[in-house]
Amino acid sequence: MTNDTNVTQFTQKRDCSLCNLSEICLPEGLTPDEMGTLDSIIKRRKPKQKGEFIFRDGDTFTSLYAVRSGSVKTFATGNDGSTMVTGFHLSGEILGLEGINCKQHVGNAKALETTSICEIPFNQLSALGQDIPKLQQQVFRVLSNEIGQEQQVMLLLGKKSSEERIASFLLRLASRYHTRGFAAKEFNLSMSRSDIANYLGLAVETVSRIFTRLTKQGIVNINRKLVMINDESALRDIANEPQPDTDKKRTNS
Amino acid sequence: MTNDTNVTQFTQKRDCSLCNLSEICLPEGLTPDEMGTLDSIIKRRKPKQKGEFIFRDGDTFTSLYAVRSGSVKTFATGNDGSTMVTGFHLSGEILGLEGINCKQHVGNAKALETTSICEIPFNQLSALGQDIPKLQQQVFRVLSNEIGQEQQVMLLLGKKSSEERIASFLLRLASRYHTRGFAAKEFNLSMSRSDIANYLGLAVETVSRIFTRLTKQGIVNINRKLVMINDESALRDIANEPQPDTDKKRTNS
DNA sequence: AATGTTGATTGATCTATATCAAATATTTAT
DNA sequence: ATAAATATTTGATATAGATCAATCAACATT
Repeated sequence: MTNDTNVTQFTQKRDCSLCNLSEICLPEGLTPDEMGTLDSIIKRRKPKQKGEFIFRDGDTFTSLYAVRSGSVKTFATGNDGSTMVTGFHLSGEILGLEGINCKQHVGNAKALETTSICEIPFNQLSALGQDIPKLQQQVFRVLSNEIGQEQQVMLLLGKKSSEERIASFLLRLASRYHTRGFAAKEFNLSMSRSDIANYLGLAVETVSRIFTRLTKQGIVNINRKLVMINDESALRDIANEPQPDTDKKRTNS
Repeated sequence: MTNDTNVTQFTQKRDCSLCNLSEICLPEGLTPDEMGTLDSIIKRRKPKQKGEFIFRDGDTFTSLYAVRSGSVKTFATGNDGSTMVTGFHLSGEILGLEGINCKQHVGNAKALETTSICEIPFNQLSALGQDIPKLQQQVFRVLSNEIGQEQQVMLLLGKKSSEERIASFLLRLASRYHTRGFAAKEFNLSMSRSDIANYLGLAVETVSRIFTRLTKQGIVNINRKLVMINDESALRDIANEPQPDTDKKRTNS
């Protein structure tokens, strides 16, 4: 269970009153008034330290969580004790959607670094959705988006080679580091190699090997936690993903 | 695009006025009145023949689809022309949730056999959700459930051996054939071996081999399309899934 | 600074599963 | 019914990536 009940006890980052929610949930525009109402139900929490849990498997589901800064991993614990990373969540992303269905969280969420989190009580959000159709639509959209994201990962796990997986992973991460505008050319891996390996269904050694290989080829530059993407186009080729220019060409060779 | 605009042109199965929706969406109970309103927005369609599309990648998203009888596969078409099965949908299940987010379907859905489908215009459903909180909650729940399901598949694809995948697949299928009550001991595989292989991230040959192996071991009996599960417990062992009695034992060896 | 601990890299094998190839079986078309 | 096309099974071989093992680098503790 989350053990901090002290809300708004710190003052930093107050500026962003919507906890980055505006970036995820509200692009289609609510009135300032509606924004205010939404804002009023969102709780700021004391930042989580590296390794701290946001929620645990089996916790009663009450809220969604929005990552303001930092990053989070979600993972399931198999019946045989094994742990399996199901996702990484960066600044501006939403957490805990799996819990809506069964009223308790299925899976754990843990901070990968010092991480600022907002809590959005789901009952209140849902009630608010009754009054503000736009908001309800946005919540639907966030859920649907998650489904789409996961299908992408299924594809990745089901049919892609280890190299393709790593390339996809890096590209996706880069694009998520700059949601708006362009993908980051340089960013930090907040998660360990073994987290990455686990998430991608690979062995740590394989991840490491491919990181060094791609670095030697000059396509990226991965040093410890720092990733720099030198040749995005080449990386996309490896990932078998279309070039952003080649956009919607479908019926080609 | 779906090309049949003739609604309610046939009379069979009229009895089930909610298109099985009651099983998925409404266990928590709406008033008969609310049920009626919901019913009024649902459109019955002419049954789809084997191979017919329910929707295609890129189609504008207008509706969710509920499978009344028969079965459907959903699949994505990669930029390289490859096709990847993302799911199977049996009677009583809902289709098209991925479309909510981007207003167009991402992926295709095709009938695996003669299949009866209901169409639920999403705008109307969403509007109805504004008035009926219970309904809105249920839609949230369906979406969240889909997320949970997909995480299960991610686990399967990421960490399980071919034998574990097949065993899991069969168990899940069996349990879905009898949503209420017990899992079916016997059922029909409406999808081809290669669909199964594709879905599970395996080669057709591997699927075939494991089917025959499991049959020789007497655990199941798979003949052509007919599956009979003789030893569910053994199958669960192979799948590394907890026995239904061993229910929620977590802190054991 | 020295020492221990944990995480990352690199190399050497081994194996599960893909791939290739061919034989049956089943469905569809003529 | 017969033939052609397609799907499934079975066997032989190849290989991507896991596993095992050792070293190396980073960080924490005394």
